[in-house]
Amino acid sequence: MSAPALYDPYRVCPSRQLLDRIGDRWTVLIIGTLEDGPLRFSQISRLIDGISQKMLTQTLRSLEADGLVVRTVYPEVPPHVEYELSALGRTLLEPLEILRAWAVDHMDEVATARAAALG
Amino acid sequence: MSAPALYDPYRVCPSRQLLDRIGDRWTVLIIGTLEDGPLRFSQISRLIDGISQKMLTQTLRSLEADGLVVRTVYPEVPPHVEYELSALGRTLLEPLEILRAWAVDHMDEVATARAAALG
DNA sequence: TAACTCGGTATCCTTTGGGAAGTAGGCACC
DNA sequence: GGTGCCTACTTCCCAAAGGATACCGAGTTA
Repeated sequence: MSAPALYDPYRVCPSRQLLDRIGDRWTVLIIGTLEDGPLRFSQISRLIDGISQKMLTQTLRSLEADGLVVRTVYPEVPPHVEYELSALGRTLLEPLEILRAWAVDHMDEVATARAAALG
Repeated sequence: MSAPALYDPYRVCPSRQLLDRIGDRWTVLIIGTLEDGPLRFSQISRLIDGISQKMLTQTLRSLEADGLVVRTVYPEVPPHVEYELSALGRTLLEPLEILRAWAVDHMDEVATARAAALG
């Protein structure tokens, strides 16, 4: 910890709040789906296994409030809403891609360790 | 990975489970504190603002089960337990450091957006 | 003998999250 | 003209996760 006293992620401060946000169960996955361009609500919902409509709405709303995602409503019937990453949101893609790559690379080791721990 | 059909983080599969684990509120912070070497339970507890004993115990236990952290008990009184990153756990440091750097670099922008959203 | 040490459990209670169902509102079909 | 369909939510209710607090064991110190 080359520890900045002002911006210490381990303490209550803006950067810690930001880590808490990213540490959200769905945030990483939602941002990942938006990597290749804007998607509609129902498309994101279909892409991510197990997310409820409620949590998708809720997470998208706070991503919008944080300026990471842009929400565009097309006044049509039936409703048409698109979500896409803002410039700021796109800066998150690389760190998350690295994390995703780590997960894919090492999941076998973790699965083995987990199985051994149960035995 | 050229086989997204098999190892798709957005679907139920080992890599998704792993992202869920990393996406845990405390995992990232705990691993970060262990960056510079082994720490005792109470040291980690003091370093991370707001973590309860229960969650620290619980998270450390599953990190141990996943082979990311090694738990060493010294049979002394009062109890002495040390936690340190395994080789596998240390491979997570770089991805997490990148994430932490992103959080520190961009928190001002997010704070601004959040304030604007409230106004 | 009482208090202090550390790394936890046990208990209770609040907060959060998920599933299912309801809402809006204009359009197509019968 | 009434019924049903479309999407993007919203609401309700219950289960699960999480936080606060109390308590523990056992040797060592006051």
